[in-house]
Amino acid sequence: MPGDTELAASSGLSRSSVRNAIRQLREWGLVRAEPGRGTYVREPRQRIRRRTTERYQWEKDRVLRDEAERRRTGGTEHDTGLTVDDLTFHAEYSQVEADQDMAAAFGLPVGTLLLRRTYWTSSRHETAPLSLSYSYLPYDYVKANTQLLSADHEPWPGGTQHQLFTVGIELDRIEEVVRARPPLPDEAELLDIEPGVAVLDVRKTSYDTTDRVVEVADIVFPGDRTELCFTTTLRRWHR
Amino acid sequence: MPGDTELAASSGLSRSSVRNAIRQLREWGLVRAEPGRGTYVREPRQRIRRRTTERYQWEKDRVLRDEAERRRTGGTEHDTGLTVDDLTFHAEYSQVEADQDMAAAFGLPVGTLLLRRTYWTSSRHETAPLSLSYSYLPYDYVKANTQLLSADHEPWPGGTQHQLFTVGIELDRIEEVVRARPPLPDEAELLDIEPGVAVLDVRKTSYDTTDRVVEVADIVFPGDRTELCFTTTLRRWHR
DNA sequence: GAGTGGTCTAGACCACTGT
DNA sequence: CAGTGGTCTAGACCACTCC
Repeated sequence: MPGDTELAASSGLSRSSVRNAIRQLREWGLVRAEPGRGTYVREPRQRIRRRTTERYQWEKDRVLRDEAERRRTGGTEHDTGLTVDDLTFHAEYSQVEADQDMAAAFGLPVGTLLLRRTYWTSSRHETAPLSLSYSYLPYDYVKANTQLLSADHEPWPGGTQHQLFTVGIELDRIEEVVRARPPLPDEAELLDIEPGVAVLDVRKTSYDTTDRVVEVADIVFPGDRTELCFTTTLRRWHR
Repeated sequence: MPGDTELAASSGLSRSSVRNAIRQLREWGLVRAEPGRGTYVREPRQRIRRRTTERYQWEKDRVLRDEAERRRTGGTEHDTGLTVDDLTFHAEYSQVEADQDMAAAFGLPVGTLLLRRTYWTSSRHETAPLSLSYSYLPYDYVKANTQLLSADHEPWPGGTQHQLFTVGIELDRIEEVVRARPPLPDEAELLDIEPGVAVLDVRKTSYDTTDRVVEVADIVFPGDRTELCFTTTLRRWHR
């Protein structure tokens, strides 16, 4: 795209006005500005459609399969249709104490020890991650399996549901709360979105079969290239 | 809040810089600017949580109840906990021909006659609607019941699922695709959000028990005060 | 009429990129 | 080095609201 000084000259507007107009294009994710280089029209990016409802059931069914099969594909591949080789995966583990927000989410006291896991998954063709994920598990629930306590075994074949299975936990349901908000500065950088492009922020809460909250995750998606898909199946009236 | 000229003077910054800073506050929905009057800190608004999964099953169950009971509450009340008296309801009906997008969504030819219904629902305490909804039904599917063809009978006790019931349609499932995007200028005005605050845009597709798409709706929510809540219930491993 | 937010101009300096 | 986008200043006019 022509530089803003050039556009200002050719349009007869001031540079500020031109920059203001360009800002609108950026908010729609149509154009990317790279300091020192120029402003570029974005490839009309395919929105990644994340099929949440089916994904979780699929993950659960997969838990009982053997490891070779679990290893073949992960959740993100299931969503995107990409193969394992197309994806870069990054995981980081740490331990934190529950703040007020997390304590309330788990229904546990403030200060409870939590395992905090940070994930990001990227397509090898795009530099920016498809999502950032911050997952929390109460340390006590998972400490019985020491392999769950460090990132050494990531990506874990079968995902979180299988990890929980190894410590005797079966999920009953998953609640997801979807919000839209402007990105924090570091999120904007990690996800490679222009400031002004919103993110989709999903608070995912997993309940086990005893109705206990066993995982809380905050997942952040770039708003300009993500679609979240939910299916509600209704009970029949008569049979 | 102090006016921008006053802030500029007291902070030693230029007015442009101050206005730029204020713009950030607006993107977070923390502050509202009213031309000619001033800039005001927003009441920390309760986010409306829309419990989608439960709502649709609840609506379906309600279809078979008698009219008095159906009349008592609607879907929005179910979500928000507000009573019928707290809500203002607006409906508008028209007929349109399916454009390419709608034709694809229904799997019908371009030009098929559709009933287009525009809804907005507001809380009586806030001027701005909680959501804008554009619902489309193939005219042929509903023409058997002439009461469905005009807005005279809105709000219809029992909602869309009951309307469809009157022409022999039972829903099997509802798919919802959630996106975030900047508001169009008229949406920003209707929803009373600052430009820069994203909207949540839900494309809702309803399938009947013969796997036919019978309703497509686009629902727009203000991103700074809406939460969409979805529950995925998983099948048990053993019983 | 005074003050507000919205819009615009003209010009400046900076850090960064490419060659 | 020249050119880019990012940031900032100082000043202008407008439509609007409120008194």
